[in-house]
Amino acid sequence: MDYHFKDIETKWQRFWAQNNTFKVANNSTKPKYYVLDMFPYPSGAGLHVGHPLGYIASDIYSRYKRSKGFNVLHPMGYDSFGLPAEQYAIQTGQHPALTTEQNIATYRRQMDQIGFSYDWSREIRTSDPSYYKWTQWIFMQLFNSWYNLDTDKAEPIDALIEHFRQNGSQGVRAVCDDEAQSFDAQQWNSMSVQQQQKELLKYRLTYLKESTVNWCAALGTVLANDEVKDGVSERGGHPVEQKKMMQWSMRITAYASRLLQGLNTIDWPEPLKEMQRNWIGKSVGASVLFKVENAPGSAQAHHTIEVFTTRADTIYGVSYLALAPEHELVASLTTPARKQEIEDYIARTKKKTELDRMADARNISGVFTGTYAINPLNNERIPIWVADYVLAGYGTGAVMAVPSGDQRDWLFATHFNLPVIPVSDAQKDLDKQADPSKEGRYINSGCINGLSYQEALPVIIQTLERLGAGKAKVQYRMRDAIFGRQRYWGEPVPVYFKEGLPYLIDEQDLPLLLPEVDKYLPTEAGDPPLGRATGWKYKDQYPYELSTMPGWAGSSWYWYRYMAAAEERGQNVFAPKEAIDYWQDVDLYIGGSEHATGHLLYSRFWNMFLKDIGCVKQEEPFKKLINQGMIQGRSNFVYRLLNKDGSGTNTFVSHGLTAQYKTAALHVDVTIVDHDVLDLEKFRQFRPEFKDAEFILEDGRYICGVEVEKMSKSKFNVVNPDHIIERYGADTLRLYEMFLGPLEQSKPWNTNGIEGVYKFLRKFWKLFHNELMEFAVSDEAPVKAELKALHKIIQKVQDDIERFSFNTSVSSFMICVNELTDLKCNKRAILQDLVIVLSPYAPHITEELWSLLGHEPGSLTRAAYPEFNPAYLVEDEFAYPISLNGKMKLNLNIPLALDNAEVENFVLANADVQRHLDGKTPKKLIVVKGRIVNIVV
RNA sequence: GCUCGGGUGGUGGAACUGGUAGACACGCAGGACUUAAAAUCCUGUGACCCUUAAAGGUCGUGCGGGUUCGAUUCCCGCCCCGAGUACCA
Repeated sequence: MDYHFKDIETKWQRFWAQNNTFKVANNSTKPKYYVLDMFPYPSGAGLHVGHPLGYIASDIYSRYKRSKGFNVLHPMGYDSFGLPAEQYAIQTGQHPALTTEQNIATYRRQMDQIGFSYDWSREIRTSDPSYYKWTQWIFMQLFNSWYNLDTDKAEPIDALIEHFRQNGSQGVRAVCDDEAQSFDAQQWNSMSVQQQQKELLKYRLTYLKESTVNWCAALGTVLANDEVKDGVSERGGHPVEQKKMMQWSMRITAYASRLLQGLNTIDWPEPLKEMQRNWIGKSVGASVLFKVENAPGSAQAHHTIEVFTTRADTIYGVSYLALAPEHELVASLTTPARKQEIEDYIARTKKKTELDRMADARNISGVFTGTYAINPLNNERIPIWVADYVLAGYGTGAVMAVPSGDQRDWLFATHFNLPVIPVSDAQKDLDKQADPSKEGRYINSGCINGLSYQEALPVIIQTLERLGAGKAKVQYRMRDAIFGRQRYWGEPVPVYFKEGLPYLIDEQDLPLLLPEVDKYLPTEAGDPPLGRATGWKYKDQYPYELSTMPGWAGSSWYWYRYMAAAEERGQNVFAPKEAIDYWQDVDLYIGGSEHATGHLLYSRFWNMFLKDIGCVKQEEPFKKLINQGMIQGRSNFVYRLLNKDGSGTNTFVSHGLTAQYKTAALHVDVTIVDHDVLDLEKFRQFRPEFKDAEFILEDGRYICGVEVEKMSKSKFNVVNPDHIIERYGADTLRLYEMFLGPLEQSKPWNTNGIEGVYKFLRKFWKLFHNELMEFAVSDEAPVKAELKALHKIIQKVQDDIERFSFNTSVSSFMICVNELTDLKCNKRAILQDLVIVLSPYAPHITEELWSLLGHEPGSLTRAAYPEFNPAYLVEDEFAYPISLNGKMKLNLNIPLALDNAEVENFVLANADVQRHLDGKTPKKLIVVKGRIVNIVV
């Protein structure tokens, strides 16, 4: 029979589903291996050819690991809460659960026809109550925990309460809000329950607090820092403004140092780790307190301004302090005479969006408050300014400005005529720019004059500590993550309010189900959509929290839910302890790098927390991670001829002729273009306005322009895998996506080479069939050349898969099949092993051939990877490249048994070599056995 | 600006520890089969020079240097493209 991929593929996909071929057990004598894909958000557009790239790679890896004797967990699910379904619901009134359900069905159908070996019995959906019950449960554990710096882990809040009851806040070293009070046991015990709860919120790992948030009016919700790009929302590109709001936050900063440390222990791409390091943004420096000189006429007394600096050694060079306009002390520090000016300035900066502020980076602005601070080391009076180059969100929102050492301070000082004080004899060109050099010896620097940087820093820190004016400090750029969204389609927060304070609902009342609402819009009062739910109260009296959880909540622990087998899902844990003990962590995680600072950071955070409270075993959830590159779209363009006035005509100019005309480029659907040649008939039908389109052709054809862009509907460059599978089959799609290039590299999609891959599969099929296309393999013993071809591929594929170089395997398969075709090999002994080696890449055709070879259907999944035998690759001769001064001249067959001296003689005795030498005497011969001979003349 | 990737034929890419640059595939050209087309098969295909041919030569992995018997691979300097990040004190 000929190679009918359609029959073969549907047959085996059905077989795998009916026989639960890929169902995996939680106990096994085999070693475990966990291969995870980043699960998709099921969008309405379905999968495009970019999505499966990583899934195919992980599937190949999973199938390969099974053949190597591992018990492989390879699951899939859906990150099914999210904005698009809700936006669609707002427009159409259709419940997001319904849209989500339909989209999932499409995704599932598309994934099934690619032949993935997922254990679908373990599927999860984050929007399913049986799943989000546990997302809510984890939230509750976070609420009930605080971070103890002495033990460096999260601990139960009850233990903290007990400590407060007995010793007050004395001796507690916790990660908490700055405004946490200090109190003794008696004070604590005499507080009202409300006061106590209020105080405890400052310690809980998830807490409600008035915070400055990124408010996106267009989306009607707050956004996390990683959801804001360039001052606009990542989704939709809407403007984002800073706003103070009561918000749920996650105290991820408690884990900053562990999150940073852990990066050194995991095998992730270096750029990705670097992104996380930058995001965490650790700076080692000092906090310094500057006393404020009592402003004349000001009733306020003894203010202190705390600054953070990484260069405490330059403190003698401070010529002013600068506060962020948002700094809380600004108002009280301003003298009456300056009040108006300062207020105007603050009003002006508030109006600027973050984007403007960035664009404005070069515009130096600031206002003097009229007040002075005292430098703790030399008691100099230094003016206090307000300047928008100081960010409220970093450090203390105040800086000590050292114009001689910091370029921003230098620019500011020069602009406002403030002094530039040199602090080191190594500083140069201070009239032109700042010099942050740490070389040289200190000058103008009191107690550290004459010292080097290394000597001076400890002296400064000690002096500051002795004076009570500062201490060494580590500062992180990362801030706590805002956890609430004012949206409908997300997990409800399991919290109710009593007298204005948040309390957890009872664990037995989980899951707290998402209520029905009449519309998916905010209420008239401006409350989130959940405010529309009628009678939605805890125990019918306490109002629930109206925000829902952000998109990353459900994805921050999902890999553990897969560990629970379908039968275990009803148990009262998110995954049975035995299952977690067995699977431990994810061995290989494949996904896009766009999740670098979102999902991948939050997941590590929740994982560390879950470990602290004893739910899971490992500090890090994902041992090895690979970023697959993005598959970009290849857009095609037509060029509309323009009139003199710039208006469009209905005539289109072929790409090569556009230089001669005035034209405008238009995206054209790539499905009506073949090898950049436009199908004119289909174009006329593409849109009614093109019905009478006319063309200016080159060589009788219309050639389209080309550009590589992100694959998206609006650019008409989306290629759906369904079409490829329809035309070539899933095995070809799988091989071709791998053949395209290295997995990590981004590349534009084009189908130019797909024919070659398809031809390869047909050639492979033909090895097993005679001229009449009847299945025919021989039981003859294989010859050396055949064994060599086989063992080359056994070794190659094994090496390739283990270093995730899938593209090179495909080429090697082609070489192998070409060789076997030339050898006219149809021997069972060879082909059978080749079937196993190819099966992770092309599972359908190999299953078919495996059963044609007489094996039990479906048993290919359990077949062991063939043992590589290097003996078959040993040659007794090698065609040495002979080079002259490093330039290859000819090949000589030389027995490998010869030693280097014998090889030299052999080479020099050769007539061709002598001809190339042309009478010259070789100075030296370099012989690298089995590699090369180089003659130096 | 900083950090991290990456620059190899007409195209996608290969070359694993410094050892035959361009494997494999696409495309293209020529040929076979065919009434014809598709499919299939065969041959050629980095550029340039020389030659009737056989053979041979020169250049060639972004650019300029260096180390080495030998460099796509290592080192120094520069250019270009992509990604991330950006007043982080």
